[in-house]
Amino acid sequence: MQITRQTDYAIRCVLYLSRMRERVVVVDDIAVIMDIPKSFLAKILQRLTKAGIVKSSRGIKGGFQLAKNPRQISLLDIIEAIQGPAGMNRCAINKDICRFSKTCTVHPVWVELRQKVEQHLKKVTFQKLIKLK
Amino acid sequence: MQITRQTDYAIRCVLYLSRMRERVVVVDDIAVIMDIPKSFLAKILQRLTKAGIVKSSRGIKGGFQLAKNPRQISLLDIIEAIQGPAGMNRCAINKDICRFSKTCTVHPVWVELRQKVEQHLKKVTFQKLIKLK
DNA sequence: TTTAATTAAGACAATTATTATCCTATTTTA
DNA sequence: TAAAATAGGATAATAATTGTCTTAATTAAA
Repeated sequence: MQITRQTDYAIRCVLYLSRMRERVVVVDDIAVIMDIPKSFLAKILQRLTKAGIVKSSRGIKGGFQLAKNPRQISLLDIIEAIQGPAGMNRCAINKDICRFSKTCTVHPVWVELRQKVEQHLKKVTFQKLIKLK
Repeated sequence: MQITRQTDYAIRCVLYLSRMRERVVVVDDIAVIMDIPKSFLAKILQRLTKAGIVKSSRGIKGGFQLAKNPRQISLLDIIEAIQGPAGMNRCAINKDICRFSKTCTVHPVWVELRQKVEQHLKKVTFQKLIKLK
């Protein structure tokens, strides 16, 4: 898959929250510090919340914090939360969109590749990302 | 990177030409048989020609044929001919587009992944693709 | 109990990328 | 010279991505 800007933002955001540990942070702060348009970030945080990666609280003293240990969050988790399944080709996600898929000798290549990429991204946790210099 | 429909068409097209061996085929035939919009395919063939993957001849008796042995053409060649460099994230192609890239701990991941994907796709030649059932 | 600060949700606008078409050269062979 | 083919450029149509705005709901504190 192509990593979109939205996913890049999401990664930056989780990176920031990972560094903040348990602390609750408001959208505004993340937006300013991580250079992300505020109302766009708000949308992204909604998705991350639904995916169980961050948790939100409303009202005064509200904001966002990680819902899990950074060790338990991988790059793949973020990508899937924002973009959905991580296939490089649509047919690696849903075979039926292509009328050649039954006999197509290329199709298995996309499937293998998807697996390879997913495996790789699953290993990259945010604990690793914040510890690396 | 995301494989676009255009690239899928290009692959289909080269697959067809590979099966045709040395024979010269006109755009119309490829378009009909491979289910690709004709004038779009014409554009795609121009790119494949510029990339040295197919060669064209004009006039009556003109058309397209492979410029190389299918053994020497890989999926990566087609992707690069149509979409350009094969990074999943823009920053894996050009570091400078991101103002965080100097200290970004995620950046190396995209670079590794790009290499991994390229290696994989380079190994898949059209000889293999037409021999597989 | 009211107010201020926060997120939630949905509609929509703007921008960019992709897909597709069409028209006019140019080339080549018969 | 005519017919059949590709080359190239302009442009239209569609879809995806990015971004904004407004209103509602929630919460803590004054």
